[in-house]
Amino acid sequence: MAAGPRRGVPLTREEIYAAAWRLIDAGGVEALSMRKLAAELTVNPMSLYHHVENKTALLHELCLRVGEQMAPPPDDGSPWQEQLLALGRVYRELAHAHPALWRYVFNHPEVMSAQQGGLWEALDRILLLAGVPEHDLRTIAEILSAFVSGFIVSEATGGVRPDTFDQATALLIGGLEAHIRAGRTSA
Amino acid sequence: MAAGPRRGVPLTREEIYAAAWRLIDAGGVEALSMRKLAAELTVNPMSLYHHVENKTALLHELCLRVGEQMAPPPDDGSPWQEQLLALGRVYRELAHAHPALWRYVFNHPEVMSAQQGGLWEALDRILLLAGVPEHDLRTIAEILSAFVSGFIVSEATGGVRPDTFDQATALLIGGLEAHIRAGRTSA
DNA sequence: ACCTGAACACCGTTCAAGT
DNA sequence: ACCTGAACACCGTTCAAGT
Repeated sequence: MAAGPRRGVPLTREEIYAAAWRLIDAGGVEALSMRKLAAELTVNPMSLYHHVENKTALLHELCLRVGEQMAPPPDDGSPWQEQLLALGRVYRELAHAHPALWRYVFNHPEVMSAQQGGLWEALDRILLLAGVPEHDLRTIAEILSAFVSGFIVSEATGGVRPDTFDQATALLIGGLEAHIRAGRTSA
Repeated sequence: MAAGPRRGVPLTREEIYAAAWRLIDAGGVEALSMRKLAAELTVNPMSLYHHVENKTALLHELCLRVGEQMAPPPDDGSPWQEQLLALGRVYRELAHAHPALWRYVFNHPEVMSAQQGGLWEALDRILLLAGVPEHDLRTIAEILSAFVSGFIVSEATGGVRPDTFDQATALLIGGLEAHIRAGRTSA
């Protein structure tokens, strides 16, 4: 009875992640339990612990994998405003593809920073291109990131009407332009 | 033994809310359990259900009570930019006083809209004063609200450096000014 | 009216035992 | 090496019984 209901087929990490994914996309992070996950795989709950440290490690790993799908667009020579909008859209599309997991990431910043490494470089590049002075580059980048990720979570939870993302981005770009102009005249 | 460990003193809703509050402020929403709450009140867990429908109703009510503490500043005749900043600060201070509960609210928009009724009127008033055309008043208000509440949650979870709130607000104000200017010239 | 204990259907996780 | 069952310490909630 050792092979049990799974007839000797060895359980793999990939299978586990895929099943966890399914559960989360269907019912949110709160629908994921180790026991349901095991049932989904027709396996004893305890077998999971041979492939995964624990539930939070599993969630963490899942978030990292989503993050890896993020491909920030390269510099195509277009104006910074367009590139910023394009970057925002990449971010947003991935979030909308996995809203439940994204909400989890937003509420667990230690995961967020590990997950979204690639975005920061792209954001910095675009802000420098826009003429943001280096001394507030980091602050501006953090502010924009907080605004945009907060907006996207709001979209996912229904706190904001659909199809307002471009307008929201336009507002930020307008603010950035004013900020840069002000920095230039005072220098 | 009916009076049990609480010696006949009748349990009140107020006591329950206060204790729940304490647990949440100490350890986050995830630290609140009906059983720990009962222990805190030296009462049988089941006694709580005589005063509260269930756990989510309790949380909901708690959120509404925090929201009621929000007093949007009245129109003092100062420029809209200052009034918008003042409004943001009121919102932010309350959120920082109860960060755990706020995170919960942000992730449960049905609670959010019930809780933050007073803010919307103030926001609408300020945006009209600023000259935002009525046809995008609602959209702009939603966008600003999503940005600001997202930023505040980011502050609470450590995703953004402290003392950047005024800078963040300035960015939004700059964007709004540009938006209004654009609307005026196109009209 | 208010409180209680026992019970049910869940959790995550540990540990000793099985193949 | 991989899997398992029994067990522990938790959850929220229902329900019949107590005062």
